[in-house]
Amino acid sequence: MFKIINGLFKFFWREDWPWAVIMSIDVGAHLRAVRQMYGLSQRELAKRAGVTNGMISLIEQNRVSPSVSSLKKVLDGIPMSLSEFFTLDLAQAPQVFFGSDELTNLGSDEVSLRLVAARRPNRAMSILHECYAPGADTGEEMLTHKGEEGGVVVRGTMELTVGGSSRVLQPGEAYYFSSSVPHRFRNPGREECEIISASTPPTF
Amino acid sequence: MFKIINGLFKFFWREDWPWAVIMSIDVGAHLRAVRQMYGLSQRELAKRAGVTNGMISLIEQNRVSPSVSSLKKVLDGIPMSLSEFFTLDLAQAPQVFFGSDELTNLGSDEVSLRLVAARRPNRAMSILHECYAPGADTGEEMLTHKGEEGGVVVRGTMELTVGGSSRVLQPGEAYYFSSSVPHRFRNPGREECEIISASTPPTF
DNA sequence: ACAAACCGTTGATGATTTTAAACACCCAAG
DNA sequence: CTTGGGTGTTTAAAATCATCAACGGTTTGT
Repeated sequence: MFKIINGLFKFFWREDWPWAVIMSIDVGAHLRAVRQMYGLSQRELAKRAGVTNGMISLIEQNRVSPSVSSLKKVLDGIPMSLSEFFTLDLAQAPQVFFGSDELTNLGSDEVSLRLVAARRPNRAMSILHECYAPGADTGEEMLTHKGEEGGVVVRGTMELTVGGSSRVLQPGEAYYFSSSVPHRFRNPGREECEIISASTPPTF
Repeated sequence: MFKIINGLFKFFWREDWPWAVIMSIDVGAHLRAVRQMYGLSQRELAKRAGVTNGMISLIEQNRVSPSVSSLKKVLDGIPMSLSEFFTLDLAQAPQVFFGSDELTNLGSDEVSLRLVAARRPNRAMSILHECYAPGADTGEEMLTHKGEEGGVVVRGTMELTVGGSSRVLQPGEAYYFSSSVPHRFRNPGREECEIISASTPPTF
């Protein structure tokens, strides 16, 4: 039995009363897990956070969706930032990846991209081993996406243009920028250019 | 003129009525910036998100602190995740780093660590250029910290132990794991070992 | 100049959250 | 057994949020 209120599913679990808000991120379960991880009771956290214990109970049951300021107050009592709270992946199982078996090749003729740990779900980063043929170029229409990226040139040279600035990087040199700024990679040399890069959130 | 209500500062800006909630994260300004970055009007975003334009106006003025579910609805209209929203650092979006001038050396005799874009505040990742002398070892007491890390071996060989598993990585091979699992790096070879790694959230 | 269409803001009203104060349960100490 | 302190939960009342429908301002096209 459910009802749509406020654009979200709300489930009745008993006919006489309460319902639960279901979001893609389960704030309630998340908060409960974090609180218990820190060994705090609802009352203790409430006291630290300056809210009532009842409210924490209601939030953890998903009976209400707290305001951002309330959630912030609660998290301050842990303490944990909003960013950490929403970024934290609860079920992230300990998972290891070794070797070359999961290095997936993605690139074209001119650019070869090997993605580290390609099959790992919900990675926090993309780590790439990139090889650019001489003259290879990501194109004039510049790349733009969310997140941040950086890397180190291992071999060869790379001309990197970000926003207004442009520079030719030598082996051992590195770069880092916000990916939302339009950018372009070009191999200006006669040699192949090899780069190891990382980007977050994952692009691939 | 201000008053403390609900544990937050609320400023009166006219004696007859409205006030603003001030939080350490300025949700209002943040939302406005993000919305404009995507070239959306309040009404257009409201329509996509299934909320009223007035509400977006109030949120952007910090006249109200939206519930998490409301904020999620609004961000879905952009679209952007809650995690991204709170992680995004507005002030330092367009910032580029090139070259070798900001490669800070951190390591010891046996291990040299060069951190990319060391002076950039609030990085989302640490990218490191690491060199391990023959026999170098991060020690038996294993490393444990939050986040995820991965990397690629560029030169030499590296024995990596994560949890129960252990493996010697050759040049071109890579690794990726959750940093909370105890881990250890050791260079078993006679040659120096060079690695480029990334970790998030930043360890350095 | 005027209307039409857009923008962001506002006030009154209805809906939801938050509080304060119980309630029910469990466990250890007296 | 009873008391006191610890859980998490629930309720009605107070506070806050979200909506609807206006409002004033700017831009666009006729």
